[in-house]
Amino acid sequence: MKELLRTKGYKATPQRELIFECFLAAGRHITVDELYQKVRLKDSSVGHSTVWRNLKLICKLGLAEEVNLGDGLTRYDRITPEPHGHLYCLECKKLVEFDMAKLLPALNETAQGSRFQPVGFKIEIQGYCDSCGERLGVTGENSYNGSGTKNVGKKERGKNDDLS
Amino acid sequence: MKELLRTKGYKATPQRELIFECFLAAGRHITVDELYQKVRLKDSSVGHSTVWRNLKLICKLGLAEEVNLGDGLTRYDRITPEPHGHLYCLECKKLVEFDMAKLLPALNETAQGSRFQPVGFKIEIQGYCDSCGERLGVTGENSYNGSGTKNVGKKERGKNDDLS
DNA sequence: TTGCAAATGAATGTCGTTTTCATTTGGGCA
DNA sequence: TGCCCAAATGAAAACGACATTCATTTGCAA
Ligand SMILES: [Mn+2]
Ligand SMILES: [Mn+2]
Ligand SMILES: [Zn+2]
Ligand SMILES: [Zn+2]
Repeated sequence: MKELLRTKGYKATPQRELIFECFLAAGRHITVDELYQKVRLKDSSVGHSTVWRNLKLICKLGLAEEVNLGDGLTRYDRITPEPHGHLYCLECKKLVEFDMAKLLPALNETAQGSRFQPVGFKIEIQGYCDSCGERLGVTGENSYNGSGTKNVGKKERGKNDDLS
Repeated sequence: MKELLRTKGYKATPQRELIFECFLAAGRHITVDELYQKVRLKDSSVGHSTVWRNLKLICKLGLAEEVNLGDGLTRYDRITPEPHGHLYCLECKKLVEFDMAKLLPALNETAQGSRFQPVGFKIEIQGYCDSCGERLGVTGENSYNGSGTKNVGKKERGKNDDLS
């Protein structure tokens, strides 16, 4: 790690090393605050902005990327050897990954059909996981949805005055 | 429109009718502020929060849905008869839609493979549009990308102190 | 060692979203 | 047609995540 940092021209500070270490050890889709908490278990003097900045650096170094599930929180996802998409359970908020290799040909074709030169693909499938679907009795045909999704699962900041 | 509103139990106020009208007349992917501006051309007394609340209502009524391109702005997209995905040009920020019907079988299969009951799909292809790709000399194989995308195009609020 | 650009951390700024609350008003009803 | 009141409105404020500022510290090349 020290290596990578120095060869890329960044200083290997103890805070930075700790943050990188905690990030790599943590699960996927971690938020700034979640990582901040983890880091502080090891060194409570590390600042929030340092964690934020280093998470940005981790992305810049190609080790992670930001993910937006539309819930108002930016999550940082470790880059995987193969591109993957996300399955998001609307009930329990569980996030499962899936390999999107099989979909790539069709996606590239789609892009070319619109004369677009694709660089990245983001696929999110919202629905219900096994247990939630069963518990809620979600049988089959729920589907359909305008542009293909709904921005459900937003963190519910509070109530709407009206339109409850 | 008055009909729909009343049958659903909502009052048909002039502001509400104007907002609905402007939204339906406007292009896709409009932001609260953009719609607010359009509305004020017709009635400058309408408040910002009223536009915001009615946009939420429009979604609740199933006429639109929120779209997050990861640029920190929520856009409201008219629901289309067939689900569609988005092609997003990283250079000029142009947003083009594509019919995702052809991809649905593979997507449903993917979901079932993880025992998920799909409800909605969100597909975003980031890359370069025809003209930008040409101008920038983006030939072909750029691709690959961890979970399938990058959160590029964020509105660049300023610079980063470091990690410029 | 020394010098200095890079990095850090606390505080502060930014800005889109959401709520509060006093006031107005749509529309069911007498 | 007037009344009444829950729903709706609008201005202002609250909220909260992201981002920056700046004084101070520190990695590390020379
Ligand atoms: Mn769209
Ligand atoms: Mn992931
Ligand atoms: Zn679930
Ligand atoms: Zn373009």
